[in-house]
Amino acid sequence: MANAAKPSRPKPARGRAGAKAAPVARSNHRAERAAERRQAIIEAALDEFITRGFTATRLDDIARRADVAKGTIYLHFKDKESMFEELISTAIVPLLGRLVPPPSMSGSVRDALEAFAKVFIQEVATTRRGDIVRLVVAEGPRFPAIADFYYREVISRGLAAMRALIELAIARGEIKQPELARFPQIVVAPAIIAVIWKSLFERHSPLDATEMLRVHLDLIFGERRTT
Amino acid sequence: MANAAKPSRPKPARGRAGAKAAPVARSNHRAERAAERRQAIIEAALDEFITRGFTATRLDDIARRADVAKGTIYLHFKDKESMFEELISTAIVPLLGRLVPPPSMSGSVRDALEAFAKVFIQEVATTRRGDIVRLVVAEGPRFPAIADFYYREVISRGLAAMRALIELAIARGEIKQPELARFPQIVVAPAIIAVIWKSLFERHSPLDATEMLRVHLDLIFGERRTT
Amino acid sequence: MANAAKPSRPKPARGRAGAKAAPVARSNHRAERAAERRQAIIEAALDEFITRGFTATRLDDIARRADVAKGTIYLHFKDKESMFEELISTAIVPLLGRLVPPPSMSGSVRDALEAFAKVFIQEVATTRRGDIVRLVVAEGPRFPAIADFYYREVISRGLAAMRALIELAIARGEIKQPELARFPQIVVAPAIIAVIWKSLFERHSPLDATEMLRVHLDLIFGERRTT
Amino acid sequence: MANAAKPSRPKPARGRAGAKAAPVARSNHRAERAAERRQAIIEAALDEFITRGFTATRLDDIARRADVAKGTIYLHFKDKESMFEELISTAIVPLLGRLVPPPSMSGSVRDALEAFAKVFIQEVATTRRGDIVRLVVAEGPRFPAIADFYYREVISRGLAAMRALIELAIARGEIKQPELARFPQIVVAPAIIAVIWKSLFERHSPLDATEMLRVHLDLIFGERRTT
DNA sequence: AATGAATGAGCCTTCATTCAT
DNA sequence: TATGAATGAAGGCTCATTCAT
Repeated sequence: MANAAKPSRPKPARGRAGAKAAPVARSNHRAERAAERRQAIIEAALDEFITRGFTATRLDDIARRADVAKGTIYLHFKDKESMFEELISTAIVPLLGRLVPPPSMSGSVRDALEAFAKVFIQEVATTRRGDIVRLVVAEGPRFPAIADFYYREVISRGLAAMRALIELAIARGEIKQPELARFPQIVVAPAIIAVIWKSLFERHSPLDATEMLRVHLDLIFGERRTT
Repeated sequence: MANAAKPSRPKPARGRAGAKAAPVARSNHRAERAAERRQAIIEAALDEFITRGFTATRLDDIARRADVAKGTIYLHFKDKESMFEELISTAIVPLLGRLVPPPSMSGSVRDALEAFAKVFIQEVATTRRGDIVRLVVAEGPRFPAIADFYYREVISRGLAAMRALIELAIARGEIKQPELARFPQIVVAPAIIAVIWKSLFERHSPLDATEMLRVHLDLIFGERRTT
Repeated sequence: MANAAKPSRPKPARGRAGAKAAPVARSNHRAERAAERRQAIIEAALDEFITRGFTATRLDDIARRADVAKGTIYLHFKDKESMFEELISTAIVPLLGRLVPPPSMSGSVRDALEAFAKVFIQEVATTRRGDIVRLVVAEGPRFPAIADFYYREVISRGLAAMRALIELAIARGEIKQPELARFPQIVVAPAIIAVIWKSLFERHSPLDATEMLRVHLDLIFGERRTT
Repeated sequence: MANAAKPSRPKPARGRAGAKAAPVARSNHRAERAAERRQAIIEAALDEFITRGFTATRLDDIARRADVAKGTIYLHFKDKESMFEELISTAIVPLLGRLVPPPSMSGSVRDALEAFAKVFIQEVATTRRGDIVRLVVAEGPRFPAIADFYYREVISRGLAAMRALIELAIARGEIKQPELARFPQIVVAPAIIAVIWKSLFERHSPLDATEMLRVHLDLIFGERRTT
């Protein structure tokens, strides 16, 4: 019995065939290795999504870039869509705490915003996170979950904190224009523009984001500072 | 996050049900009819590209929306890619003249910028053209030709005109901060932000773009105006 | 503009590449050709489904067997599942009229059943239709729509007609056992068994279905007929 | 037809939630534990194969249902195919002895067949074994080894025994129709039909198999018995 | 010029099988 | 012995592009 006539289809020798190049680190435990793989997938996927956008990104490329098999991706993510959403969400979150300064700080509001600008340029505008901002703008309308998440976790919080800062500055007399508190977007706008500029036009005309943000703060605070 | 709304394709469900409706106007010449078809394709394609982005847009949908056969598209455009590039370019050009105010105008610069803001909100921020801005941000990195075109035809011209305005305002004493001329982006930033906001967050929190731009101009010109 | 930098991915020259072997019949109209193709797909799909069952059948194989491209199948059927259901349903229907004899016939009931048996053996047991019966048995539980359809269109109708015949035969005195009318399945059972036998065991031990059905009718009608 | 119930996979949702429950009996020897596992795999695999058929069954589901790891299956079976064949064979064998009554029995043949029918309904038609019959019908053509095995071990033996019974009945005058001995299939047919009916149509129209088999025996033995 | 049926390469996802632990 | 993470070859389905009509 055992060795029955094959149901006609030639079996193409499934399973691991060619054993990747010898594993680099030999000492890790299973869990560590898995975490490393997951991280590699996340990095690779972010890069691909940033480069091509959601639809044009191929899981094949992600797998190749992460140096894992295509199936491995599905051990970590349900499908392409949830991977995208999860990635886009989690990529910004760890940064939130650092970007929003505690509203009850000792120094001047201007100093706080200078610090914010510095962190933003260092951690967002000049890194892959900036491209993620662009990606959110690009894919947001087709991924309501992403737009929702961003509004809830990033935008509304960020603007609320910014508004609190502005109101503090108004109360202290640092800012003369009380209506600014109604549109904290105005304070953030150049920072966002800087991020988009870097993605699209930097090679046509480099932008000194630090200077631009300083000039913008000068405008808001009505003074002139030199770098 | 997990359970995101699928970016599923709604069936366009367009008018024409069965047989092609008898040609409306029989008097047109061949060339006119062709031009009409081409225009229909352009409109349809723009809508689809805006809704789905380049890769996710299907020529089938464009054809259905334009009420032409799929093959007809190829009588007017080489392929999907060149259609996209051509579209994105031509869609903005007719607007350029109106947006850039003549630098040698009689009234105050502030008035000129108020006028600019008004036109921008009416013609860009609240229309499909605003979505095209977002589309450029979304697809620019993958379509260097588009980024190039935009930088050359829109951005550099627009910023140059804006810089000229700023310098004029500085010379006239309307603007106190001479460094602003180095970064005309600052003046435009809230307008761009308004466009992006409308696409992504309008339903979470409506933005009064007119007011925001007025407050921004108040900031720049150091005065307070009421609507 | 037109000739933009490719978005990096090499385009693999889509569309019809190798033009099938010269079309056999050149004179057909489009609709005819389409109908032919559809028929070819149906034939091929039936063969494949019969040979492998639903899950193990590959659309690739169906396409190859039908000599069409894989995509062509989707011009005629929504997906594999609906193709399967549609096929299985429609394959038997055209035969129903011939299998169910009009209950008000002139000759004896035995003659009617002999005729039924003859048609059944010629048109079902020894043709692909017999395999479809087996396929229904095989896949029915996983395709409720198919079991439903078969019960409604084939089984209930067939058994009702059979019951009518039995009752007629009882009334006429041809059949002595009145309880038989409660279980028309008994009359049909050997015919079904014949079909299954041919699929599974014919090569182990050929079955003379005609003889078997005659003996069965002898049993039911209590007489002995010779072939 | 169109809108068929998807043969979607219900999540098995089995007991064991997290960590492996502490071994119930600690006294077993290694070999016993292994035999238990093997038995669990067999039970689970049978259930899955019956529910989905060979190709659509996933080893993952078998493993989960058997509460073993996927790899463990391969310690007991060479691959999916041999597991299937081995299962199907061994599942019926233990039943064979009970189904075939000793040909030299004291009572009437009719009594023997009544007893057979009773056992068949109790042990086959209304249990998982009945589904195995359907499984053999379904997968037999693609697994010649299974068809072979069944013909050799079940069909030919069963029919031979049945033929012996019939001949005995003829010799004793219990059965009047000598030709019945040529087609013992006729005697078994309604039993098989009952099994198939239960799988496919029971919910459309319940079948009283016991009654049907009694009526059938009445037909064969030319008498009328009441339940 | 216009059509739309046909094509087939490509992509997401699944799952039998392997093997390091 | 048992595990289950990892693999990668399919397979169902899509859609840009072609071309006979």
